[in-house]
Amino acid sequence: MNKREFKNKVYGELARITKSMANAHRLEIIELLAQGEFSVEQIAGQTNLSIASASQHLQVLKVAQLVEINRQGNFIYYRLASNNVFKAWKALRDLGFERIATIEKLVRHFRKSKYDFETVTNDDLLRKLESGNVTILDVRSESEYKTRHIANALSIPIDQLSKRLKELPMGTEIVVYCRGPFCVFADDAVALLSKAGYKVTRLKEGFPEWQLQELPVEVSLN
Amino acid sequence: MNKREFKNKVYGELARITKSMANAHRLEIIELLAQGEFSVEQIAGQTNLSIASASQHLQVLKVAQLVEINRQGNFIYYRLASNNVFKAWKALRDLGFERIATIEKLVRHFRKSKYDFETVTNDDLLRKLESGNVTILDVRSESEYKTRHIANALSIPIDQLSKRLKELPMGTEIVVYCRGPFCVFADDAVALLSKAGYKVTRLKEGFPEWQLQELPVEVSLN
DNA sequence: AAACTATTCAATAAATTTATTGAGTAGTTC
DNA sequence: GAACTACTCAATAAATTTATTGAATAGTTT
Repeated sequence: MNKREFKNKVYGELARITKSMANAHRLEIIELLAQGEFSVEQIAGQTNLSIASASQHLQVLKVAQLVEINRQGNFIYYRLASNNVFKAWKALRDLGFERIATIEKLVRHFRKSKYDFETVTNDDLLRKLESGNVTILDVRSESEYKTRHIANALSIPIDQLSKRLKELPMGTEIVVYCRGPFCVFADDAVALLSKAGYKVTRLKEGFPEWQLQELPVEVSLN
Repeated sequence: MNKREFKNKVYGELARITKSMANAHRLEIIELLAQGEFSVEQIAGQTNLSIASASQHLQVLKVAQLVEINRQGNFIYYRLASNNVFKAWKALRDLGFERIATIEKLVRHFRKSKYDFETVTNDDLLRKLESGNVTILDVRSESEYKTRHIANALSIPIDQLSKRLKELPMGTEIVVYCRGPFCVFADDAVALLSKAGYKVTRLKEGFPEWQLQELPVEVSLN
């Protein structure tokens, strides 16, 4: 094997793995799976894909070894095969945010159109925690919260929030988070809580990014 | 714009930028440009592409805003548009190394077949530097060295190494580096110097990775 | 301005990727 | 074991990506 053959093979393999990520639906699936395990049906539902189409995309990711499965009866649960998959997705996302003005505009415009507010970085939240008097609110689904969440966060899934406002302490500032920077659950929560009179902001990114930075997390097993 | 439209647009943009990287030749070009600026002709030469083909791949990267140009007379020099491009490439490369056993096998096999030796990480090298008595050798081209190199490194391009051995101090350990983990110049240098009786190892990765870690670098302007 | 150089563009055919449809399969429930 | 559930597979057509070829363009030299 000469140098050129060696390079062709190495870059070829790396292109293969990159291609397996290079699709809008698959990127969305990867971001979803960063929260934990999901069945094909759940993945299809969350991403507005047909079952067959979701399954095919999952096969692509499986062949590339970016996801692994866990069969439980009829259901097959998919999860990311490693932390490096999320890291690669995050690197691409950061690159996109920086290089493609459209993306930041879209995000800002979509948020502004619902409610005009600031976001809080992980470091901001840590500082607020030190000075006390802040409530962290996880508005993802109960099962995502149970799998893993930011230490000391309360759990109220977004679709129950309007009916469970009394669970939130009125005196403190509230910081809401959900799946990541594109997750609109947190935006909806900020709009709702803000109208209800709370002092509230959203975390800029989401749970997976918090965890990646090795900041304190908790597990609630049942 | 509803949530689904928003997500489709955002993930669509991110998929566009990912697709622009999802090709063996373009990944190789990105790794090359991590060293500095190169003309189309140079890029084509380094990557074994025809001029037209290299140009077309560069257009893809340019449209995606991953590279920028610098025209000098007839020549057009390409460079990475931002550090985040290299970071994304590195994240994909690390992912590939971890998930695709083939890649590590290829790299190890290719090295072993030439000469059997260990590699040194950036941290290893820093420790060696503290305890003194180590010579750092840059075997990239002179222009790459001049653009930027590891602080205190000597420069002997690989194609001149056999004739310029006397420039290397005999008593010390030598650590060779080049463009990155797949760059075979450093392997060739280790083989050559080892045969000549030097105590020599190669840096595991290369110059761009050293720089990304914000370790000491130098510039030699002419 | 004619000749030249470095690069880009346009056109093509071959290969790959994609969504959709409906059939097939592994496991569970009755 | 028949009916059911969750998922995968196979086949297809449409769309996209790729390498190659040769013409076109922008800038330089004579």
